[in-house]
Amino acid sequence: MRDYKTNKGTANAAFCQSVYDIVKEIPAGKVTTYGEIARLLGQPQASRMVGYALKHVPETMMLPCHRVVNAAGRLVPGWEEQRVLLLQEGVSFKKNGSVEMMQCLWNYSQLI
DNA sequence: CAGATGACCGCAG
DNA sequence: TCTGCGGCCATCT
Repeated sequence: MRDYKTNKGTANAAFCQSVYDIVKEIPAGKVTTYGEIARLLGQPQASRMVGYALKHVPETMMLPCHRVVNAAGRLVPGWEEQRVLLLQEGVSFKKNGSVEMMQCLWNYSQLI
């Protein structure tokens, strides 16, 4: 009972803010994984929280959350539009519906 | 408080 | 790359 809300109210604001900041910097035609983002934040165990944060993110932020996929290259279940958005940006897809991570996976090495 | 859920990850086959 | 199993953690019921 309201004991699960002992924190500020929602998940660490700093964590969510960092996630938004990273996702916002992802270039078109590239994709990244939840674990990679969590790892960049120094919390590889919070991979699930990244997905949770993106699901609760307000659309007013207009974040390219469709460029974030899981480690298997699988897209968001129930969000068929994501595949179309990535396809329009030039992201390659497998015949089974997975993303060509080996080719489109983005990381800071390319940004530098 | 306990149990179940989920836009996940890593490992093994 | 795919499937199955266990583990992590905030949120929901």
